[in-house]
Amino acid sequence: MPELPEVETVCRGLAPVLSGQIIASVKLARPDLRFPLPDRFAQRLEGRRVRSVSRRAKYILAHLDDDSVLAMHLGMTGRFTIAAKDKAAPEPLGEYVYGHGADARHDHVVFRLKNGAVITYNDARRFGYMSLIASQDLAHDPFFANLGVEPLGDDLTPEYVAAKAAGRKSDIKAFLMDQRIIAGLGNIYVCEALYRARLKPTLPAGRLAARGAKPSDAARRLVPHIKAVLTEAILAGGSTLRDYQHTDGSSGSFQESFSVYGREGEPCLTPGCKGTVRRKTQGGRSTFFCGVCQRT
DNA sequence: AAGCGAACCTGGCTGC
DNA sequence: TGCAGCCAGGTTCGCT
Repeated sequence: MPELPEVETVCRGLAPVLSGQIIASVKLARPDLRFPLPDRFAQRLEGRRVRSVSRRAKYILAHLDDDSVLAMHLGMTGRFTIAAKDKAAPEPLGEYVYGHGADARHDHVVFRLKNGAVITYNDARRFGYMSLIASQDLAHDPFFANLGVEPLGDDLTPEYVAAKAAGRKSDIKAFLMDQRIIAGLGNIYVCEALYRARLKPTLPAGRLAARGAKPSDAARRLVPHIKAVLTEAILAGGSTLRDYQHTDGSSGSFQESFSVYGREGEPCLTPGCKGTVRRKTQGGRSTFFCGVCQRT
């Protein structure tokens, strides 16, 4: 599962393959993923040209020439693989090869492009989903209407965080994972950002706000760390754990840079800190943190 | 309204 | 080897 950096990486893999190309056919292995696919899904896509590919939160958006948007979410185990078996395919497709370890039983949607490229959506747990939305309705679509700010955009500021957090009693970790506040953070990068900011994951979210809902020191410390950890992860091509791979089957490397995630029992990496990384369950998810240097 | 837990679904790993 | 149990990157739903 892909959090923002992984989705961004997949998006960058798909963009050059899809952009400007015409969808020749769409084959569905089943009528639903997490939710039923839209009515006449395949027919509505066939013959459409993809204008561009972008990302919003953890969604990949393919903008089509009939002013509709194909929105795709990878859930926990969704992945795209790209094949360019057609000899006539343009050069840039050459580096992509189909089928790195994906179990074909979970190939649910296959897009064939007019130029011969084949893009396959594989999702073992089927928590992913796809939707077709008219461009002008995107902002009101249930999937998108309540999304919070992009963490790498200018809207994520200590002031924004403080205003949203003021008075909240829930854990700072749950607050940061709430897509209605910040759209794109997930379990890994919240753990990593809290570690970098030296913030205890169980801190009440309200501590991000000082008097008058102004940013606290914690909020001023946290926001730059959120942006930094996401930016670094994107540069590394995301993190590769279990089910996630790039569209070309290769791996991201940011998991090698995790400071706390998945490091239960190992020494804290903070210079001079004698702590050990601990794991606890918050909201049904594992939180990794150092109980010694993540104090306030 | 906010804040929990459960549910969705499958596979991989651990330990008896 | 077999099998039960636990764990997994996300999101929605329904009940306090």
